[in-house]
Parts: sequence; structure tokens; C-alpha cells
Amino acid sequence: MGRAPCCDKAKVKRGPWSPEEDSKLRDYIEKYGNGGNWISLPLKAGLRRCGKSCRLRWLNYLRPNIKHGDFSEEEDRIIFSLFAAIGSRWSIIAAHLPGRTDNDIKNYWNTKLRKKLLSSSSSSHSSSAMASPFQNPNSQDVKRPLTPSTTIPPSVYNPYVENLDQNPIKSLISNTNSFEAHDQQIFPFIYPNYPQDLSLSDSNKNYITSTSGFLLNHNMCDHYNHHTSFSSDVHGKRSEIMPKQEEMMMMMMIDHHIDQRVKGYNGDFIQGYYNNCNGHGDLKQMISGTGTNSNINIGGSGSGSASSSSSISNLAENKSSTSLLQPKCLPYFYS
DNA sequence: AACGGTCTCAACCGCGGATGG
DNA sequence: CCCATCCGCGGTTGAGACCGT
Repeated sequence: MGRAPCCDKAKVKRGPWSPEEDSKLRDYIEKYGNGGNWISLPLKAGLRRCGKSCRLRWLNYLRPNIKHGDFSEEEDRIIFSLFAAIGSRWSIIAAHLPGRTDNDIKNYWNTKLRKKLLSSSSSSHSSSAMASPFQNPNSQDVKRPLTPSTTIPPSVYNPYVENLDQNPIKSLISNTNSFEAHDQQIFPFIYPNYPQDLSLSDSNKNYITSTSGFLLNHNMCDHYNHHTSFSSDVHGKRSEIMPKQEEMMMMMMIDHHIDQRVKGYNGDFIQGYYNNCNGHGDLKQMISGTGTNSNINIGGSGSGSASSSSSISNLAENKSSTSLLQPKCLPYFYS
């Protein structure tokens, strides 16, 4: 037996709200609130609407202090940052943007920001492609050598992920320490207003920025690990938890950030992920380059297998790479 | 001006979680 | 514990606006 409908659809009005309906709803809620019960509200307010519809109309449109209209660049950055960190948790993202609703942000992402990211990512080989919105205006463009990041408390790099210290992926990445990173290209994903957001002392700033090169990837990998039981148990079975679209965006972000600092990198992280999802390897191996099928390839174009496995560490040494994104990946990520 | 394709965004839908009897 | 009910969320839809030809 299916779930009972929340209201009798034959008796309620649907579609766009009229000014009169808006006025009735607004007046009622301003006088009495919703009484903790949206379902019974329409009857009391004299509206022929479903309670859920009333709730949505109030929250997304009639509620005071709702901000409509264009998003600022700062808001863009916050959305990108939080999306990178937590995915499509629109309500949480909305909580960071006063006056914006989750619906608004979701629509904005789907119609504008996603395209912005796609176009940025597709042209990421040009040096300034990602200057905005990914560049943090608050950071100084200073290269710092990376050091292992195991000393960073988890809460510093992702407030939404717990127990990152126990994450095996984290330590593997931390050992890959031969990168140099531009903080401004990384931190905005996590903290748009860094360093202001963190209110760090000078010493703490150094301590954190020295490892920031992989913070983004830490977050992403943890995100994957958390949501998809990432390693070998995915064997060809796509996660039902993480939507395809989100996977694509996350991988493109990772891809871009590798691309930013690895000369000759051509997108094989995405291929690696693809292969991983088909049971050819696992993410830890992919990142550390330790597995038989670590899928960051150099100079290879093997189909489904790593033709010349290497690691991000090797790529960081500016070894040339001519490998291409496998054609079979394209329908998967770009369909 | 007419037409067709694309984009936007308000609204809907269904699910999972929370809550209370 | 079970069940019913409600809430809140995220994905999807579709009408109208917009744009290019």
C-alpha cells in the first residue's frame, strides 16, 4: 500500500498563487503563526491549498527578509565552497546565506553556477580560467610547500565531517607532500572568507595554510568515503546516495585542482574514479599510487586498466603526461 | 512579426526522519 | 516497540519569459 497523500488533491487548488491567496496566508501567519501544524493551516486561513503548498509559499516567497534577485560574487563563492564540502545539502548552504532559500540556491546552482563551473573547468588549462569565483580575494598568492596535515583538527577543514582523523584516505594523501599550492585556489571551497572566517592567530594561519593544498581533496575524499563506502564495495554498482550530477561536479573540482598544479595532467583523476566505480581499484590506491590499478595514468590510454600506473606524487614532479580521458568516461560523466 | 528553442524559477512530488500517542 | 502523522528536504516539472533566427 502506498503512502497516504497529505491532502485531497481534488479539493485543493494547485499552481501559481494569486495575490489574494498570498495576502490571506501572510495575514494569517503574521497573526497566528502556523500553529505548529501546516496541514490544518489552510482550512483555518480560508485557503483552498495543501498545507505543504502553504509552507512552501511562506518559506520561499512570503516570509520577511527574503532576498530575491542576483547573487553576489561572495554568495557564489560561499555556494561553491559549501557545495564542494557537503554536496547538494541546500538547506545547510542556505543557512549560510541570510535571506536566501534553499529552493533559490538550488535553482541558482542548477541554472547558473553549474554552467559557470563547467565552463571554467573545461577551459581550466588557461591560466586565469578559474580566477573567479574560485579565487579567494582575502588570500595572498603565496606558494608554500605542503607538509603532512595530520595535525589539523578535523573541524578546521570541514565542519560537517566528523572523525576525519580516523579516515585512512587522509593519511594517504598527507604522505603525498611534494606539492606546492596556492591557498587562494583551495581555501575558498572550504572557507570563502578565509582567513577571516577562522579567526586564526598568525601562527595558526601558517600552520593551516602550509597544508592547504590538499584540504580540498581531503574533504572530497572524505565526502566520498562517507557517502559511498568508496573502496572496493562499489563494484560497478552506482551509489544511490550520491547523485550522478554531484559526482560529476565533485570530480571536476578535484580534476581542476590537480590540473592547476600538475603540468601535463589531463583529467585522469576522473578516469580513475570511473574505473574505481567499475571495480578496478579503490580510491586509496588511486590517490596513493600504491595499488595494482592506481588510476592516475601517465602516458597511457589503456581502456579500463591503468596502463602505466603512477601516483599524484609522480605527477607533481612535472613528469609529462599525454594520456587522455577515456572516451567511455564521457557518457558517464557528461550525459 | 512569427516561430521554435532555451532558460528560469515557483511549485510540486515523494521520500526519510522526527515525533507523539 | 509500532503506527500514524507531520515536517523538511532534495529532485523534478512545466508554464511563462526570454532570445535568436
